[in-house]
Amino acid sequence: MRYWLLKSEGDCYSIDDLKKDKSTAWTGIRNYQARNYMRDDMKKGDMALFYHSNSKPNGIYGIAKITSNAHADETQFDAKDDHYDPKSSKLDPRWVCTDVGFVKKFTEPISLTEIKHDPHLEGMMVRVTGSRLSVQPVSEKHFNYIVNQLGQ
DNA sequence: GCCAACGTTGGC
DNA sequence: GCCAACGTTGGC
Repeated sequence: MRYWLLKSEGDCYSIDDLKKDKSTAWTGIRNYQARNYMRDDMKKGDMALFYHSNSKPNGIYGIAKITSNAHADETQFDAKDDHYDPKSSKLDPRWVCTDVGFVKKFTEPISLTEIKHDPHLEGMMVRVTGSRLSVQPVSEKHFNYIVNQLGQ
């Protein structure tokens, strides 16, 4: 079982949206490294931290769970969708997504500032400025610390 | 295969 | 809203 951090722009798809939807297909990932993580390593039953970027504050707003293995991201075939990819084909889909379910929203977000200053979280990928990866692996130690010690 | 130009991300 | 850093594209 693995742990992840999923980034979303807060005003694009927030933890509140996920709470309302209960479950959603995590579509729109158009970065190969992120895709490879989803396709190869992300499995049904994995857990994820839900991170808001471009928000006040930026940080971890709650917990989600991975509820399916990777499957084709349907938005890549839809010419009207922002994430349409004309170079992808149904026979050989370039982009995948997994399904993600709501678990919990923290009463207070754990801000990026807090994450950066907590010595327990040294080595977390999201701490590195300029890390644009929107699907990141998180160590079990970091995940448990955030969920059990910081999150409420 | 290199690398300049471009578009996007994301912290501030 | 700005802009630095990053990833991708495409000409050569």
